[in-house]
Amino acid sequence: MNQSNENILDSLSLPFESVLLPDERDKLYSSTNKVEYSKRDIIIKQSARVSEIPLILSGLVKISREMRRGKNVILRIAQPGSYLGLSSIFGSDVYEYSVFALENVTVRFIDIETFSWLIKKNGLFGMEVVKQISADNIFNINRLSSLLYKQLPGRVADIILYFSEDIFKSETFSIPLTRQELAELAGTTKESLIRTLSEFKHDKIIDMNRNSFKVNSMHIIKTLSRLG
Amino acid sequence: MNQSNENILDSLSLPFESVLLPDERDKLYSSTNKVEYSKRDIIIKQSARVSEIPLILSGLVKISREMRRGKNVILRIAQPGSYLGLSSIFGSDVYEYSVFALENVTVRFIDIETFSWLIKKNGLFGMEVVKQISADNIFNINRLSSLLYKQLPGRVADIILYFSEDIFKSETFSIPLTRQELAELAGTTKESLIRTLSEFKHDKIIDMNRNSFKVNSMHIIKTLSRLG
DNA sequence: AAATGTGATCTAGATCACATTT
DNA sequence: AAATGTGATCTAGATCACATTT
Repeated sequence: MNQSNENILDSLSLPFESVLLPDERDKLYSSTNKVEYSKRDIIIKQSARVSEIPLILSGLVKISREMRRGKNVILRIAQPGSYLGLSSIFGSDVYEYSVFALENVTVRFIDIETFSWLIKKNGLFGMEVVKQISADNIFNINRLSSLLYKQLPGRVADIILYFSEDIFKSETFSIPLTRQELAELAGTTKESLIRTLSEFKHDKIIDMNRNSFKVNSMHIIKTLSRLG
Repeated sequence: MNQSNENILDSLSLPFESVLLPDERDKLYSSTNKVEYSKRDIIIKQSARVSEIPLILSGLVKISREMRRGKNVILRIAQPGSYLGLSSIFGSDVYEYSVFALENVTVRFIDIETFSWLIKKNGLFGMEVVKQISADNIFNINRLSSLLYKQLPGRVADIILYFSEDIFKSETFSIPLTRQELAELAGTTKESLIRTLSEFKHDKIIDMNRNSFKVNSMHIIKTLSRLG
């Protein structure tokens, strides 16, 4: 299953390639190379000089900002099919966050020079990049400002919604993160995250067993998320 | 002074126009119109359908996200010379935040259709837009994640640094915001903001008189910012 | 042994209720 | 009267110190 899944995703076309001319498309493909990672491997390291654009072909990754030793904020969980680190590449000269494999992950790396050349040469491609970075920016503003003003139950409801609606598109799912990582996604400590999840379970809002979750009352989760 | 200042800035070229051909430049200019605002006026309203790109020609504005009735986060203070709301325009179909005039402000509005057409037609223009949105994104990630994990003295030191280094480029400055707004910039309440500023004053780190500030020890402010 | 979980305690900053200043 | 500021009190969630589970 894992393999066939990887094969399907490996044959993914590069995002935005539909707006490219055949020779542009060939040039873009020829500037890429593919790497396999195992669970917990680091794919890109915050503060390293930017050199390539990673595109996840299969597997989930976490995008994490190291605030200081041992203190991290997980910005988002990324799925196959979108370019990562675009805003670091064009708005900085170092990666502004780290990317880690949460499971076995295949990554295609794209050369920055070729990518930049394409933005300048093909305006439709440039427009797609503009849209992608804009959507990333709005996602970040939304998530981080919610973390900033919502109380813990609202933030934990948010991450349950995030996995259920955005990542797994199901009310039953298994989260490939430790409790510590879930806490970094909710902007809290592991103890507080654990207590809040336990309360949700006690109140029958969710079922939870290790990393398996089931949302029993999506309505209550959404209310908690909304009220913050 | 105010008037001559406005005249200088009014003659600002549009950002990125240097990469445009003469006819592109003319088309861009012809799609704009200019509006004057007074202190406290709203320039763009969160959740309104996006229609134009505002470019501040003179004066300072606050970019503010309304989280719920009466609960706001100020994302940043914007100065003359950069396009606002780009990521809302290309990543959403409504403005993701409001923009208010902090003093008398002149704004040139640019038609979105013309702007989009230029991104697609002229790749160099597209690349400039990509760079601007990327830099905005990194700024937001930096600021919001700092608000998320730093303690209050570090956050207040951050906003003092922000005004001193980014906005006014001086150790003496007058902040055109109420204490409530400063609190929204620091992610706290007005009472806590006032107390923290009073402590800084008591400890002789800053001088403060109404809205006039002077940084006495930039070193301590930077240390507080760094230690968070 | 590393991750998960629990109970006791602490504390930064929010909230509340006013007084003072502009 | 709206903005600024102060003091008293409260509380959400952090921290600490372990026990339990995988």
